[in-house]
Amino acid sequence: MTHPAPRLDFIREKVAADHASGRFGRAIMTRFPPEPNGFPHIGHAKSICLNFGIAREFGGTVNLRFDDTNPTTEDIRYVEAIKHDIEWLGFRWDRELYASDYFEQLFEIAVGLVERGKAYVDSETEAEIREHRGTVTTPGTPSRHRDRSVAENLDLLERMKRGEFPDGAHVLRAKIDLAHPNMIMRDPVLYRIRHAHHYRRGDAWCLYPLYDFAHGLSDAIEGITHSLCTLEFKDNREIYDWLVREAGFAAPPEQTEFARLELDFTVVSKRKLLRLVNDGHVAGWDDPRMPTLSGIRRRGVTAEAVRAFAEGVGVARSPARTEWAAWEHAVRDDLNMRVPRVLCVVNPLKVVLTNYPAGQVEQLEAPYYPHDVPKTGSRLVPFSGELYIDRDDFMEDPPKKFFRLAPGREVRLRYGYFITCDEVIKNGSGEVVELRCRYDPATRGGNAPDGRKVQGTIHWVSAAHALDCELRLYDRLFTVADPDSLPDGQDFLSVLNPNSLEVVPGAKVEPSVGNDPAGSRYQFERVGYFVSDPLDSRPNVLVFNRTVGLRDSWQKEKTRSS
RNA sequence: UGGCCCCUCGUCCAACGGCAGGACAUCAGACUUUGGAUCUGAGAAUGGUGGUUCGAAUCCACCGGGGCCAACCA
Repeated sequence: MTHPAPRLDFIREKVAADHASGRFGRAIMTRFPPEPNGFPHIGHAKSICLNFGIAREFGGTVNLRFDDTNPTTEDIRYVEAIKHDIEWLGFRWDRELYASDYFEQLFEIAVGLVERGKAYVDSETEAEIREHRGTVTTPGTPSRHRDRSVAENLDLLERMKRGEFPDGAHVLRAKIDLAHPNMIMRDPVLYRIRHAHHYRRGDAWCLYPLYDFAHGLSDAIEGITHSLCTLEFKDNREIYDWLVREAGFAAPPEQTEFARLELDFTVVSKRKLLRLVNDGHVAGWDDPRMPTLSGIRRRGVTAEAVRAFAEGVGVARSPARTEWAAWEHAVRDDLNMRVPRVLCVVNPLKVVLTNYPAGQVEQLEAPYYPHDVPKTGSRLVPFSGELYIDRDDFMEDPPKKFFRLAPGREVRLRYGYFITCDEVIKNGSGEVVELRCRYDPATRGGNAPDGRKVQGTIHWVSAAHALDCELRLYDRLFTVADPDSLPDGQDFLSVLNPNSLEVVPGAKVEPSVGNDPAGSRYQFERVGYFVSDPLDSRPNVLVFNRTVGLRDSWQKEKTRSS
């Protein structure tokens, strides 16, 4: 029995070739290198799946390395969140490492560079350095300190490390080429002085390496074989290669770039996500509208769905955004096979069954799963002469294709009886407040002995038995597909969706869910997938988050005809 | 504007000089005690112009479009 060869993406092809040829002389080793300055989001999930997946597939290992080189923006809180989210996603790392643990080794490499005339201490101001770097069309000009002697550079570097100078007094720069067409190569800054407390190294250092210096060298120190990153680091590869070569690493890691994951109607820039949190546009990093893994999780999405989505999007080199529908499909596809169906009425409309025996209550057996989901189980749902149905399921003057309840129409109550609407009761302002209906006792369970059919089946709850609950109906956070590219510098906050959260305080859910633990997932039949809020939902204060609505061809029909 | 990268159905990804395929989306139908799910079918693409070649989505050139780079961020 042979399996069709899985189609490899361009990165896996490369890894497979290197693995087969033994190019590195060591096992495949990848790494996931987050900076602990924010919560991981759906874009990180793609990178995590790639790096951890490749290590697993090729019998290699994967390092979780925090690129913690900027103490002023980083926090231990974020490293905990990152670790938690990776585990939640279903991956585990072989080694937990920190770039800050390499500070001593990195510094020795810097000293070596200085000794060989490949780096120098620059004492120009930040503004001067920027100005002297030139522009993309004009070459830069050398700093007046560029030709300091090795001895002077060494002395200065050592004193920088000892803390003799204030922030910004000096930096260490690589000595490459101020006229280089790649701006990254115009004598990049390697170290800056920061008298700041590091959450890991305390006050041991006041000299911190920059990304370009720390990242590639950290990869090389660890023996990484394949260093995978996103497209915007393409230009940085040149300094990466320059540094590992200068540092003398044999069989150094190879950097390969791929397009990051971007999703319609959301943003994945940590800067923007931080702003949403800090400015209070969302309730926090784990707000269910956020594309963070913690937000997605609280929204009710499973790790399996996130992985399926990340894998489904693919790995390529062309910058791309994925449609929202692809995301919703991954979420529904997973939940469909996983969660029990229960009944919940969003906007209750009272229905009185005029011919139902007064005071009678029946317990109707209702399966948790439909015929096409291979799971079993059922519960009893109370039925009585006073019910609630959803307001959307009744129209006084229905259009032709409306299959639900209307005056004189008969519908099936899911798992219950056929009912026919006889009378519509309105209040003083003409608003429908109650329906008087007749039920057919012969249709118990939902089938008519005489074989007659009904067009529609609607959900319902027994008024006396239903539990009150709050529904949080989440929708996309932005009103436009690409909040990252707005006309003439318009701020992304201006396209926030004001209706991204609708709180429905008075919904009615069947009593069977009353004691389920917080975090339980359901499909509310004909409405959508919901999860009881892990933080706010309690037995007598039920709160449900809408993970995603059901596909709705009636909605489609309505918009088509209007 | 200098350098680099990218461009295949509406969207995302394949096809690696030899029949342009899959997924999502869309449309039509079947089935249905969820207007859900499932099943069947359909429509839908190689940015443009030249060149190389028996043969080009694939190689080359130019044009067009998009992206990244001028933090002591990553």
